[in-house]
Amino acid sequence: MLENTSTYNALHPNCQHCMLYCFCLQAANANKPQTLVHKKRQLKPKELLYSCRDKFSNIYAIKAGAVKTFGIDMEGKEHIHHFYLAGEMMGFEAVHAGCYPFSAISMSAETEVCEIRYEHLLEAIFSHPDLHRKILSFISQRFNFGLYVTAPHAVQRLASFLLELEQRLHAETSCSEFTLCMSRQDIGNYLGLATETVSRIFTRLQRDRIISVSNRKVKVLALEKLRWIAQG
Amino acid sequence: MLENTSTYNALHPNCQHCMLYCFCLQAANANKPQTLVHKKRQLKPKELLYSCRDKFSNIYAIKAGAVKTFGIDMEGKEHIHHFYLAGEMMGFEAVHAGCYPFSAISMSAETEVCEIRYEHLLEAIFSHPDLHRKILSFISQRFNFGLYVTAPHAVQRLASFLLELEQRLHAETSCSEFTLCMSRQDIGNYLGLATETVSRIFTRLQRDRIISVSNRKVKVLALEKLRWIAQG
DNA sequence: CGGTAGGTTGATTGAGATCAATGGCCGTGG
DNA sequence: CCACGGCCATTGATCTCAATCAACCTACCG
Repeated sequence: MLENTSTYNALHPNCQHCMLYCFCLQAANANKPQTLVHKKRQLKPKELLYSCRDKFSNIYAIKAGAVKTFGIDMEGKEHIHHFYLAGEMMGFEAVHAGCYPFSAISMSAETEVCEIRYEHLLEAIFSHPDLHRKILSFISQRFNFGLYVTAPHAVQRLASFLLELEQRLHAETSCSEFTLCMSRQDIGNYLGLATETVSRIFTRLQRDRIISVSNRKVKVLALEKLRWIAQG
Repeated sequence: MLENTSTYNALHPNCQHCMLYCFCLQAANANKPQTLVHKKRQLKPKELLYSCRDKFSNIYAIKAGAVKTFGIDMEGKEHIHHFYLAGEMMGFEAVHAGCYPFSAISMSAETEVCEIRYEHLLEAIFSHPDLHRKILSFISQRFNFGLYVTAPHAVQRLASFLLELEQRLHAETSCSEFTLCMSRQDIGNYLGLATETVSRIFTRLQRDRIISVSNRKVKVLALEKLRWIAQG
């Protein structure tokens, strides 16, 4: 039970972008036992957070790293549902059915998540109207992600994807450089494109001096052009 | 102010599938002034419910008919975001930004919506824990809609779309017959397909005795086959 | 070292976009 | 009443973009 530590370090730098930061900080300052975060989990790359059809009981806040949710179709092929990045929360899509509709695995060496019992979260919401607004706001934002996956051209999808990623990674550095946390195959899968197509488009965008790519390092060289491409 | 009638007829047959039914019924029985539904609106086909970028203040419950949300791109082409059917609620995607990210128009001759102030809804949620669960559950369900729009083959997308529609129209008749509330163009737009492709696939599915189509009337003849196709 | 996973590049193929023409339906107006 | 135009749907012909198949390269790891 020591895991549910009463001295949860809400001041960890990775927490600063978390939606629950204020809440945790408040609890920590008041020396209240931490009731919201049930436990923290450190995940190795490709380590499963939960499986498709597991009974739903937890929401997870990604403290560091990244997590992807996916399902396996009848032919054994993977279908990616969403990527969750540091500072985001995941698990809400399981509320309705009472079980997780997808499996979730870590995509990074330093993934760390805070496990939050959904029931506790509901209680917390009742005593913290602010938290309620924040959570609804966050959920609302999710509806506006990935709207480009049906764009008519592959390059539009990829450009939009990169722009969204850059936003969500809230590039502290403002220099428009970031590291993809997923493989080309994952990107293609998410965007409804073949791996080879993703690779070719990266090459083309680089040739045209719109981005530079080296492995998973991406740098946006011409933001406006990229936006233009994303729009078609 | 008579619009905010205190004798809102919660017993209207169209209300029975509404998420807020119990809540409204309760309020009606207690002879409480109806605080949740701010006003009701009757919409003609193609009548605008709200415009993209309008300030967000209302959630809408679709009492009858159907509504689509869409945006217009730089070339003037329409991009459909979602279809909302009778019994569903819409507007949550605007919470985060504080304005509607899409325009919403009626798709049916008998569209009727209940306008609910978001602030009132938040208040109501606080006094009705049940309502809170229901709303989060509904929002959660939304995340599981439209997951098929990146399926590799057009026929998979359309099959999945039809299956989802049939579910959501909660076919009272269980005879798997329903009426599409949208044009072929809307379907194609939503699924990332050309109108002609949608039409051709309908024809093929009919030829193969999997569905029968006549204008916007669709009847599922071979549910299992359709499911099989949807999976690939 | 060799093995494997991830990534790139080229050649070929195919599904669906696009272009074009036609027919049905409906509301409008002569 | 019918004629007309607009919208929607269907069908055919052609073209194009991205999938597929295949080879190769690189980095990483036991």
